Amino acid sequence: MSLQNDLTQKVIEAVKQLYQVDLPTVEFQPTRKDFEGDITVVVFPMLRHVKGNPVQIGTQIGEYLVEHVDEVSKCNVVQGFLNIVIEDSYYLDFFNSVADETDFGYVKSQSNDAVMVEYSSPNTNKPLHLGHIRNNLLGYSVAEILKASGKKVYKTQIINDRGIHICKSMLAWQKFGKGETPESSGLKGDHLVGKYYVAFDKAYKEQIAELVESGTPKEKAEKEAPILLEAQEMLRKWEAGDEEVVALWKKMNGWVYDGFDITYKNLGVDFDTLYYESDTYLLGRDVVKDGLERGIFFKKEDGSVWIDLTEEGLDEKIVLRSDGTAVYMTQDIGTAIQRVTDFPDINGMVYTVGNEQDYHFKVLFLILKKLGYSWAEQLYHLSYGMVDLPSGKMKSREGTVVDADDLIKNMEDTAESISQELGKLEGYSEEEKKQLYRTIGLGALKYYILKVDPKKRILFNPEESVDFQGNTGPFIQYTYARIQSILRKADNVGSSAVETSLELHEKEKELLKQIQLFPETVQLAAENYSPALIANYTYDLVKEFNSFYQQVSILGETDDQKKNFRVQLSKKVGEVIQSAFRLLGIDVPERM
RNA sequence: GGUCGCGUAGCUCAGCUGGAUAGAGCAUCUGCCUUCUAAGCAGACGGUCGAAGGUUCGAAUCCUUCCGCGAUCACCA
Repeated sequence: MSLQNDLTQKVIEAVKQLYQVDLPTVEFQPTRKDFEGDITVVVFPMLRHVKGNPVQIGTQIGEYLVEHVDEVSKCNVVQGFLNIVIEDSYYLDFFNSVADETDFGYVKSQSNDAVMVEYSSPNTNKPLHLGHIRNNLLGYSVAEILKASGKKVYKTQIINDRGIHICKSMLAWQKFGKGETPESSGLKGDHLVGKYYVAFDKAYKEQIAELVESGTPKEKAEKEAPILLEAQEMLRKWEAGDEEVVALWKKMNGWVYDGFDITYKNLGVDFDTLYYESDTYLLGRDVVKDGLERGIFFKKEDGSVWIDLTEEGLDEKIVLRSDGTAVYMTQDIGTAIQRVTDFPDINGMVYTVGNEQDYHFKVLFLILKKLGYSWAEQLYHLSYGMVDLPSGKMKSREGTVVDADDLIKNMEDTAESISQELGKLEGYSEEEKKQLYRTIGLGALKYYILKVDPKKRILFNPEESVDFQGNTGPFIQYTYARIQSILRKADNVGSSAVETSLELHEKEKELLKQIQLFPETVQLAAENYSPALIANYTYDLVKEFNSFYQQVSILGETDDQKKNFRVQLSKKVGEVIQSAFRLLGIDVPERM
C-alpha cells in the first residue's frame, strides 16, 4: 500500500518535471499476468491533463521512475499501460517486516466505539435449519471481521420466546405429549418441541377440514378452529402471568435452549449477551409517546399512531395500535434504545436478518434517525438471500427443511468417508480422527455458504453433496496441512530474518504480493460486511501457494538461504490462512 | 401496481473506486505420484456478461427503458 503511495508521489513528480502539469491522481492496477511487471500505471486518465501520445508519455514517465525510484528496476509500456517491475529487495523487506508479526492483517489497537452484532435470533418453537446456519455463519463471521478491523464488538441475539407460535407447540405438547421429555424420548430438546409444533399444525388443519366439511366457509374455519382458539387463550394467560402456563413455557423453552446450545457449540458460534423478547416486547411505547409529542409521529382518528415517510419515498407506517399495544416495529425501536442504555459505548449495530425484512429495517433505521439518536447513523442491516431447496422454500410446519443438526452430521460423515478412502491418518487416535472429520466437514459447509455474496440466494440441493475439491474449505485446509507437514520436516526452522539480496522466484514474488494484500482485504471485508471477500482472498492465496509448491522445491533446495526463506514463506502463508479462516469461523487441521 | 434485490460458461460462483484478449471451481477430455501430503499441479473444451439504447478514449461495471426470477408493500411476528 505504501508502495503505491510512494509511486503516486513519484509519478506526479515525474509529470511535473516532464510536462509542468499537476496531476490530481494516479490510477494503478495490478499488472496482468501476461505482461512483465508488478504494478501498472494507467496512462489514459492523464491525457486530460497532458496532451500527447499515451505510449510516449508512459515511456517517459517510466524512464523517470527507473532513474529516481530505488524500488523500480525497469518499466515497459503496452498501449496506454505503464508496467513497472519492482525490485525483489522491496518484497523481501516487506517479508522481514511482517515475518514475526502475530495476527498479521488484524488491527491491534481497539477503537473506543463498539458495535453490536445481532444474529441467529430464532423462535423457540422449533429446531434450527439451514437458513439459520447461513444467518449464524454470516453474523459470527462479520463480528469477527469487525473485531479484526479494530472495532470492539458485542455479539448478541434476540430470542423470540413469546407469542402465538410458542403457545402452539406448548398446547400440542399438553394435548398429545403424554408427559414426554427430552430424557424420556431421547430427543434433543429443540427437536422435541419442534415435533409438537408440527403436531399442532396437523391437528389445526384437520379441524379446518372438518369444519369445512360441515359447511363452514374456509376463512371462517381458519379463524375458529378450536385448537387455534385454545392457543390464543393460552397466549392471553401467558401475558396475564398465569402460573401454570408460565411454568410450562419455562420448562419447554429450557428444553429448546439446551438443544440450541448444542447446535451453536457444534457450529462454533457464540454470543456475548442475550436479549429475550419476553423481556423486551413491552419496550418502545414510551418512546413512541414521546415522539408523538415532539411531532415525529401522528395520531389517527382511531387512536393508532403512525409515522409519515412519504417524503423519503416510503409510505405511512404504524408504530402503535389503536388499543395502545405495540407492533413489531415498536419493540425494535425500544430494544435498540435499550441496548445502547445497557452498553453505552455502542455506536452502531448490525442486524443479521434475511432480505425479506429489508423494508422493515429501512423504516426502523429512518425512525431512529428521526428520533435523533446519534448512533442511528451507524446501523446496518446485514441482509442475506434465502436458502432455497430445489423444491422451493423451506417450511418448518410442513417439514420441508434441512435440519441444522442433520446437515452438520452429514458433512462430518462425508468428511469421514473421504478421509478413510485416502487413508493418510495412521497414528491418529479415534478421538483425533473424529475431531478432524468435524473440522473438515464443517469447513466445507461454512466455506460453501460464506464464499457467496450475502445478497444472493443460495440454492441448496441436499441430493448433491457439498464439494470437497476445488474452491472449497477442505481444499484450503488441505493446503494448510501440507504446509504444517513441511514445517514438521524442516526440523530446524531457521531464523525468520531473510537476506534481502536473494533473487526471488516468480512464484515467490506472487505469493509475497498476495500476502501483502491481506490487511487491506480485512479492512475491505469489514467495510462491506462481507466474509465472501475473505473467502475469495484465501482461495487466491492458496492457489498461488499450491502452484509454488508444485514448481519449487522447498526442503530439497540446496542453498540454505533460499531454503530457509521458502520455509519461512510457507510458514507465513500458513499463518495467513489460519488468520483468514478464523474470520470465517473455520478451523485448520495439522494433518489431513 | 409501487419499492428493493438478483440475472456473467451446461452447473455453482469471482470480477475492487469504469481500463489491456471477461476469471475460478464442478462437470467432460489430456498429461503429472520411486522426490516436501494427487482433497494437489499443468493444460484443453466451454461466454452476443438477460435485451436494447445512452455517457466515455474505454462499459459486465455508470444512466434510461424493457424482459425474467425473488422479496416486500398487514392494527402478523
